[in-house]
Amino acid sequence: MAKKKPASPRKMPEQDRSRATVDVIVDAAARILVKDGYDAFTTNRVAEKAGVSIGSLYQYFPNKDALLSELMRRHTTDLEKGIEAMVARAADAPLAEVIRAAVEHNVQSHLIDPALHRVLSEEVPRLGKLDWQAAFAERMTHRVRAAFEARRSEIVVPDLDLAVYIVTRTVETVIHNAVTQRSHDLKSGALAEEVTRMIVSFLTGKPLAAKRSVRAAAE
Amino acid sequence: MAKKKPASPRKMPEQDRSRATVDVIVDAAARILVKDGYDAFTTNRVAEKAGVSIGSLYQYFPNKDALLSELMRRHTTDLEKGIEAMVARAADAPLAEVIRAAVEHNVQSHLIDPALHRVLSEEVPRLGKLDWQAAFAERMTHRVRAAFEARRSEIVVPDLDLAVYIVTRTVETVIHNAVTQRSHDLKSGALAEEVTRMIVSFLTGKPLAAKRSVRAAAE
Amino acid sequence: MAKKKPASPRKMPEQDRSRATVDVIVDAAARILVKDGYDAFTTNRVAEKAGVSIGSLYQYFPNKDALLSELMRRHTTDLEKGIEAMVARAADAPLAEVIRAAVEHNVQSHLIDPALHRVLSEEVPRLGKLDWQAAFAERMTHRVRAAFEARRSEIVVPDLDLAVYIVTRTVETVIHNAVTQRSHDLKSGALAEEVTRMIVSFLTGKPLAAKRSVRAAAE
Amino acid sequence: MAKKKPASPRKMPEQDRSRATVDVIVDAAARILVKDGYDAFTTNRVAEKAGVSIGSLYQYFPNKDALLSELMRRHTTDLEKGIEAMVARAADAPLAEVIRAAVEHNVQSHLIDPALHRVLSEEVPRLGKLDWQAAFAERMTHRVRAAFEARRSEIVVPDLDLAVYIVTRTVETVIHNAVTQRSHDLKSGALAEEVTRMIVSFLTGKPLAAKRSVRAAAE
DNA sequence: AATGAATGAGTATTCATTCAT
DNA sequence: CATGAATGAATACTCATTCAT
Repeated sequence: MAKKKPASPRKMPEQDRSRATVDVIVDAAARILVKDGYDAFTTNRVAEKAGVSIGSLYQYFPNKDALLSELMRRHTTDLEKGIEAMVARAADAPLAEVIRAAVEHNVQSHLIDPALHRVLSEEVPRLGKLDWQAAFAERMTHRVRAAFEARRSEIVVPDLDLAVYIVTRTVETVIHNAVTQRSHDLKSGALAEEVTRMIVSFLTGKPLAAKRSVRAAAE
Repeated sequence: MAKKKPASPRKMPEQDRSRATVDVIVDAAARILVKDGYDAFTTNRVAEKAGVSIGSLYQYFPNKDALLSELMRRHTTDLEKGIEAMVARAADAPLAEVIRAAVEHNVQSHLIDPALHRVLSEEVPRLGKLDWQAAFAERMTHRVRAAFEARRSEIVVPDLDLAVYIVTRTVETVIHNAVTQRSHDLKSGALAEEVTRMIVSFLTGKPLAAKRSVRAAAE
Repeated sequence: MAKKKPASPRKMPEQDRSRATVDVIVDAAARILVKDGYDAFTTNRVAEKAGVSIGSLYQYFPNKDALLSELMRRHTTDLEKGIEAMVARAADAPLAEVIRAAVEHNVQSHLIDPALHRVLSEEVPRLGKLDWQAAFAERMTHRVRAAFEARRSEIVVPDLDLAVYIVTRTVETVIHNAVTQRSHDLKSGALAEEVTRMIVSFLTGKPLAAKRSVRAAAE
Repeated sequence: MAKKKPASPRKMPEQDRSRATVDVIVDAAARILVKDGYDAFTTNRVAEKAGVSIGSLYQYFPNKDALLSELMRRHTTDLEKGIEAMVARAADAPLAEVIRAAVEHNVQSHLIDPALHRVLSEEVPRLGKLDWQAAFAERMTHRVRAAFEARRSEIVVPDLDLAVYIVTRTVETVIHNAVTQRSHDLKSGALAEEVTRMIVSFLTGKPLAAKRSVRAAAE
């Protein structure tokens, strides 16, 4: 049951050629995953598609999982890109605004490479769930917790950890699934709007005035 | 990307002996999945663990997926057990109460065989995601939609479909993940409480008076 | 390399019910072979198609080869039906006429159940070639040899055994293959005509006047 | 009933080592077929006998049939070796001589690797019959037809296609079977002699003077 | 470093045959 | 006699990984 191999790039590519090779391999891996699914994701196939020998692949990745890990690392790096800026910007904003910004940022993230995101989240077995999503989630959790603590007085939920857990889970999954099942609402902003409302009223105990909703417009 | 095989029991067991064999196989399958994960879930291993020959396994299940399907079918049947009664009972109850009942029922469901539930949801590839969860989710969606429509006037969310989507996703995932990550809050009822609050205030636009929370008690 | 099992019906069916069961099994076997080919010819499938249990099949046939053998025996019996009469009738006829009669009889035989004949000859492995065709061929060879010996003086081929061999091989294969590849010529009689001519002139050293040929008609 | 798999070598061996491996595999395949028959012809057994891993076998042959195909291709290539020269040499010769040359060439072909030839023709199912023999036969048919057309005036058979069919079938099968059943006559030339006589008199309608026969010598 | 030939344990699945009921 | 549940050796084929060149 225990996992066998660690999983990190075997060596820091020090030369440009090495870096180029690594890139070419990771790109091929992503292309195969997106185009043909996890079943077609074999090391030999990746090497072939990348135009390098299987030996070269193993020069840079000690095993299959390491390659997958690197691919995930890059993807999450993309996802998190801009989040620091967002956090900084919202430093002193009221809770509702922070939540809105966070939700919208999350939505943006999910529009980066939805196909890859889907495969990584749904088709790739165990490793994905455990190592990748866990690490990503952890970082998110920390940030969200800090933000909540800074606004503790506005929050009615007694157990802050629980609040953080519920909010992060909710935002992540609702948006994630919406990529494939509610892409229209995702793009229109309707989903972000409602989710934000839900989170804010959950945290503050006060309803957030509906913003773009038909009902609101009618009043 | 489409799968080829159908996946239903090969033959209806006609004798008691057959039925017992089928059970013993499905049980072994569940045990292996829970104990050793999907990677260890091989037909030969299942047969061995079940104490039957590999031939017997294939007598009743035309292929591996069929066995997995049956396992899932049994599990979801367990999950849905009692839901009809719950629905009937809550027929005329106010929205908040219906939500609370539904959430609590969902929590109960996830306490039935959490380990199996986790493997089935997270480790099992494709088939699981698509066929099983989809069908289960669909049934849930229908029920929830009906309940919402019956109380349309209380609900402030303009797009009812979107509301259904958000609510079902949220309840399902938050609780599902809590099984492994927040089992204490799941058992104590704290999670159900907060999630219910969140859903209700989201739907009605009015905060639900906090019930068992420390803060509420203090006021 | 050696063959494992003998292959003959396990017991003489003494009761009508037994005979009926045997028939039903053999028929199912033939149907499967013709319809789905040798690959689909499995004992379980035969039993199922025959509407009897696999156990019953093994009651009457000790193994798969025995069933195949019986099927072949019946088929060759059909093939040879009428040959005795033909031989008797041609007892005192001149060589050319005997040949013609034999060829035409062979053609008739091959029109009895051509599909079954084809599968039996082409798809069924080893056993068929060795046991069945060998025995059939042997009986044929004997008859033909007797006929040739009775007309030794008309035959110019020095080695009578060789002549018998060539003639039987030729007639059998040319006609057999014609079933699938020259069915028109087989039915029209053109093939029989030419083959007869070929054999007769080979044996007697004298050309047989062409009979129905266009060329002959034109002269 | 149609077969699914294509069947050609998976990759062109680029290094000498590869070529050697392919050869060693094909040789082992031939040896097993000849020595133990088609039933013993399993991919694992071939790999073992060849002294390579099963993986190596599949590196060069995508499936079992591909290996069989390559084996057949090599065998027929051997069979056809020298036929072009023969054809060229006999370009302007009289019909009788062409036939004699062709028959004798066919005899020679069948003495190349008779045991392999027998297994390939008789034991190997479907694929063998259809793909291999068919292609071989087709090439033969074309050549024979061309030769006949060039000498149309000498031939009395009205339907040339039928003549070609009868002649090719006869020569092929009579000789083929003689490998195992009449090897003496095959080597002595007696069979070739008689078959030639038969064909020539069939085509021309005139008896060919017996050549080496005892009877002829006595007159 | 790069190559790609080689490896072989492991996987799903089939099917002739047995035997308890 | 009949049933059909049970058997398990055997088979084709995959793919992550190694290592000689």
